Amino acid sequence: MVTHSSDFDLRSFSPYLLNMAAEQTSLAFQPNYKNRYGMLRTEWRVLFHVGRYGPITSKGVCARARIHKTKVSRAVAALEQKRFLKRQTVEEDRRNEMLSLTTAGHAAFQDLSKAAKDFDTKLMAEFDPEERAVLLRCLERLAGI
Amino acid sequence: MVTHSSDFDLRSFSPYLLNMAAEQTSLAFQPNYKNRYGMLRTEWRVLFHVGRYGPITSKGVCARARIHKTKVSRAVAALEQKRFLKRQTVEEDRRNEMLSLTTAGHAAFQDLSKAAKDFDTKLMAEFDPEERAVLLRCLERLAGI
DNA sequence: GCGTATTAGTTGATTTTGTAACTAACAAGA
DNA sequence: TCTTGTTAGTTACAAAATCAACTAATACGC
Repeated sequence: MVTHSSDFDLRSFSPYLLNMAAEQTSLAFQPNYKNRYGMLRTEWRVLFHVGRYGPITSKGVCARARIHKTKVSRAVAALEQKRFLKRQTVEEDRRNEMLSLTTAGHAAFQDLSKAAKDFDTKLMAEFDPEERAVLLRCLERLAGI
Repeated sequence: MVTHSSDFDLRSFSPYLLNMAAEQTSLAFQPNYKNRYGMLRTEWRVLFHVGRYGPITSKGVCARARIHKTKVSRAVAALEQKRFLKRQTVEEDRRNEMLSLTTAGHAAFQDLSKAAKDFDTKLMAEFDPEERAVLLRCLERLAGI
């Protein structure tokens, strides 16, 4: 019997599976930041990084979150406009801007962090501890973290 | 000690990890269909489904690949224009169009399937068989397959 | 048969992303 | 100090995704 490419199933192609899983879970979490705070995904990710690691520069967010600087720039502008975040130019080097959360931003950060934690717990409850450990380790490796 | 949300790290948030891993691996595979055949990701996915499960309708591709009909419609038009795919109206129900690959399309499909297979093998070589099995099972479940 | 509802697929308008070029601030050597 | 180079961040324009409205063909109840 000759093996030909039709034997190959996309369902076993990991980038495809990863995309499906990522899309599915992201979509399921989306209402939390979208409906309740009117944020986009990039905005929530930036908010998170500023809340968790701030005060931090845009460049710092880029590096940590691995988001391109143009996307971060726009997300910062949007978050600023929504009064979740404020910036302050660093006087020693006026090219840098320190980002930090406003009171409202911090509240959203706390709320969304909790939602994320809960969401993740629920998601991972489907698997037993060893599976979970393997999954996370594999994902970290594939993500290049 | 009080536990507060700052303890939460995005690196342990699975949707985030999944996105990073998906983005990373997809980007790494992209040159195969982009540079060599000038396809976009959706086009390659549609080509694959038509090659693997065709002749099939656009709607069939939507269902199998879980891609929205507008994206499929545009990908089909692009693949047709690039002479990788042809369509034929079904006379019994003229709303349906059966999609199938041209000779060039089939060649690209074979080639890309092999590339995908190889890519996946290399990617999965980093893990041992048990890990791989767990990873795939978890991903399938998360993807809702 | 006739009006209404569905279905397959397309198109157009809006939003979002990606790419590249740009500005402003600083650094460092001649 | 003047040129050249580098860095942080923004903006402009092109490519792509999303959403809603649309056309054409069929089905179904009357």
